Amino acid sequence: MDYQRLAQLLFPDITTTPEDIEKMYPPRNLPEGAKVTRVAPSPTGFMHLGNLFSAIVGERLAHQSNGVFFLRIEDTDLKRAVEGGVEKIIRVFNHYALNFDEGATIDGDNGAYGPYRQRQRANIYQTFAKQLVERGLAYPCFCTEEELTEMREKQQEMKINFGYYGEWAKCRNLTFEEIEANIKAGKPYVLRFRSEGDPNKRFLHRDLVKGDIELPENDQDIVLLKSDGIPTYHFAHVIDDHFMGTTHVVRGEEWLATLNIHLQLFRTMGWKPPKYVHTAQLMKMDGGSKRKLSKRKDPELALDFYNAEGYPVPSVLEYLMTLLNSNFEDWRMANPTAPMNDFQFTTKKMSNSGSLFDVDKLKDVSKNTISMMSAEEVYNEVTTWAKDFDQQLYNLLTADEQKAKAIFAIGRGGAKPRKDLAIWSEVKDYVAFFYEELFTPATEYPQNISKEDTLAILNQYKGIYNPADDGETWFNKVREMGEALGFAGKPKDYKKNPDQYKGHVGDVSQVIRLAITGRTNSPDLCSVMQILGEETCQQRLSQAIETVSR
RNA sequence: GGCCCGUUGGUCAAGCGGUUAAGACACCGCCCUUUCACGGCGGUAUCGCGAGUUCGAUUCUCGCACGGGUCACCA
Repeated sequence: MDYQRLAQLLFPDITTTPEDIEKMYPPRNLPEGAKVTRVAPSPTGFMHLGNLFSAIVGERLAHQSNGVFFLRIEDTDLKRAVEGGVEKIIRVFNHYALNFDEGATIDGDNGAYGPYRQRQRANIYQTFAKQLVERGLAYPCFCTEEELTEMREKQQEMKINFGYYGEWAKCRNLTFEEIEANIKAGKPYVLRFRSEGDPNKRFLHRDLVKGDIELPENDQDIVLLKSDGIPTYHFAHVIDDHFMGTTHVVRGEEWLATLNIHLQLFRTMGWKPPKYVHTAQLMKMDGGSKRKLSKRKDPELALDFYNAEGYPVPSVLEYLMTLLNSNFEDWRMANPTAPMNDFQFTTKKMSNSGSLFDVDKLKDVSKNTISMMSAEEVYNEVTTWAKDFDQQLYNLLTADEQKAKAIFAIGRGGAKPRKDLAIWSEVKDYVAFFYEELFTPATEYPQNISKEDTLAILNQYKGIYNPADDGETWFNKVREMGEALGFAGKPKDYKKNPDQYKGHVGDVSQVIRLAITGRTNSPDLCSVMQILGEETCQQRLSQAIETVSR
């Protein structure tokens, strides 16, 4: 077989040479130890936790080493592409504060190693495909889909390995004349790699997460170029990451199975492969067992979900980091206010088995994260969220900014900040009683206090209430009033001699709380009343008296 | 079915030949407390199974079981 002639037949239009391409992509000029990583999603428009999960790894690796973090769009499969998909990807990564130094942008490219959309690199792939044909390492395959399924079925029956390899590779030994005739007849074909691997031979590979693993050599004649001349993932990955200078490939462990193909391709091309970081899958509990999070069944896989629920960006990032690096939590406890990026991320501390995604834990992390924010920050975050997801809340909060900030300031700061909020969608309920539009007056008052006493508390309190009182003065007044009505001034006294009292000061304040907030629990009542203002408080007290009287 | 990876409490996990087997979440109890939230203290609960190596295995080796992944002109 004259491979030169075959290459010319297959790629008559390819005039560039591998050398031309090499010249276009000089090695990067980076400091020693700088890592180049990338995120390479297909533009399906669906962004999920897994994307974020490994993107964080890539981002940290690159930016911790003064390297480069770039975005490449893997749009080799037209079927997966969705209108606006690229834009969405970029928007989401932006939202999660993962900033690319280089790569695809919404309307183009940024960087010297592009183009960063694989479809635009067709010529590059074909140049090397042609070279492989010339070397006798690639050949056209005219097998139809039907033929391939038939083959697979037969293999299944025979209980041997599936795939296109060895003697099953029918098109492997087509003569030049046969190929030429097929092409002239207009038969579609793919370009396959002629594998010389022997699966009985193993080789050792060192993965940065998985450690040393033994892999069998690949003997599959995998598809390099699809019938439309666009490469498969395998071929594109090898070429792109070589020319783009990727030093560390971060991807899900589902790629481990095809790693032997990629390594084989790198060797064949004579290129140094990157280091690989195969991250463990995120799992979820389903029935009694763990399983990979699924796009179809699990709404919590989509990043949109967290957005809509109002999980703050740093909360999600912090949580994922706790899964990513087991020592992150300890570090966080020792450095509660430090920026997350001060943490030294390392692949050495990455778990090599899939972790269950735990919403409870996420919420706990989020509570802590939010509790460290200032009232100002909370206000800004909440309103930004509400603008998109809760117009009513947005209007309420922004109508009186000072009031909203005062609400968020209750119990904030200090050594033991309140931790009421885990997600922004909880805010509405949390602040409801501060706003007439959302306030629900109580209809039930405590059973353990007589109607007369309840009314007495309410009426008397109405008289002594002074909006200017500070917390201590306020509480002393309530206590004195309660004592006069037969309630213990201290809960302990009541507990010691329950028969001597009608109840204790807590019961008294509970009645007031119910009147003011409509609920049995609330943040510091005095602060609440200060925010509500005299008029509203008096009005609610009157309203309560009416309710109880009925 | 072949191949690859994995297996410490309900969950995330530390551990790397000798430990009372950390810590966090969740759960339970107590304390603090005008409610709630916070905080403090304590508790329940873990090394998948079987061999082997060893004076000694959660740690090393080998089987088994179980879980996961993958075997496309998808990435």
